[in-house]
Amino acid sequence: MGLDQTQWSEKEHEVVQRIRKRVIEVVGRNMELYGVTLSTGHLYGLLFFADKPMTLDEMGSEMQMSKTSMSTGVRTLLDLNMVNKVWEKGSRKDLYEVEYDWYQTFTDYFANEWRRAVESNLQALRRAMKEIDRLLESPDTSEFVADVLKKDREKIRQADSYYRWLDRLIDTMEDGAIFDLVPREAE
Amino acid sequence: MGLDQTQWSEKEHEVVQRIRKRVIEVVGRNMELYGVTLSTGHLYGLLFFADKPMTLDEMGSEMQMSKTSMSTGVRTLLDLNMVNKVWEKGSRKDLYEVEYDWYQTFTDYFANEWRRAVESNLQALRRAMKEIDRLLESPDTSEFVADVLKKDREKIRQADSYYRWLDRLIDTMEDGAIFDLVPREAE
DNA sequence: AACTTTGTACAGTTTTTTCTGTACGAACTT
DNA sequence: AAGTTCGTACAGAAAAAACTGTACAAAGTT
Repeated sequence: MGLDQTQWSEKEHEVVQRIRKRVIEVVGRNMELYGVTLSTGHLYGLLFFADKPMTLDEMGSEMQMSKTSMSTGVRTLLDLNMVNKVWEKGSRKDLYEVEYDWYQTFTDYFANEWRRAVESNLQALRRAMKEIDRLLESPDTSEFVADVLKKDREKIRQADSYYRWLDRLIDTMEDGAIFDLVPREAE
Repeated sequence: MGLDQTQWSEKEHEVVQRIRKRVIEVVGRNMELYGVTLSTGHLYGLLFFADKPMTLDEMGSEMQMSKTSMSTGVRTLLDLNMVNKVWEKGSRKDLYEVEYDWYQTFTDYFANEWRRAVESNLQALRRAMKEIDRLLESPDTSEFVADVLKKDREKIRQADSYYRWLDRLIDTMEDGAIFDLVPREAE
């Protein structure tokens, strides 16, 4: 697994691999929560245990998959800030390693993915709210429709309130305040 | 959309639908973050604006999809606690309505989905850690392998620390303490 | 300048997921 | 008891996603 195998026997290698494989399996599977494929999750696991940054070719050979897949997998992980591109003198190839700070990984995920969703939802809700208000003020709007609109408006208002809260929660992730609220443990 | 259309004109209906549709579109799309299909997201949006609990048949007719799909979609949303089954006297059909408390929806999601992932990851990490310790104590383990194992162990220890933190964060969602830490707004 | 090596775009294939129609058991009605 | 109605299991069709091989541009080497 990216290790210089001349220094250890096949048997020793097997033992270490067995342990790693089980962890990779579980971690990879649960990474579907982050919206990544099982295979991308495995790729992450592979990089997690790699003792040095890996190239696309190395990953492909370890995963028994095409370099193209490694390329797209790595890009997905890069987009999620779960993997970093690493520069190494003398190598023409791109090298990648996992972001080992999982606290960072988690908060980045929220700061990016969830923020995007919250913003777009808020925007849609506000546009709708504005349009409803416009209709409610219009004399052409019948009493009956006005009642319907008011109900919709109230629902939207509640959703808006929730999203504002979520936005603030994401703020605490982004600026690290979450770690004051829910402290990391003493190491 | 589940409304008694005798009370309003086609034109009025159109206007309301146009507003709703745009919100449903966006909310549905962003629900992919919760790991649900776009169409299930739309179903949720439909129920969100419904002015009364809906039956599978009504959903199917609104969504122009089979009742079977509604059945599975609703079950997905039920599993996520995003939709509730509602009892209504005199109706033999099952009725469903969205959970309008989105704070609850969000925290439930974490309490369920993320907790499951955290627990299974923690278990896997701890098993691996135990096995590594066992090997490290064994006299058969070469110096070289021991070094590799120690590196793995340290990585696992860090991940374990992160998951314990995440577990505590999820606790705050589950018991509502998160709303003391990041308060809801005054309504 | 010709030749390698590297990463990725893209088209086509394979695999997976989603969706539908049929069938059937459960529960209610007559 | 026969007849409805309802929800869902299941098999197959349709759609979407993942994966691969080829091709090529960019950048380095000779």
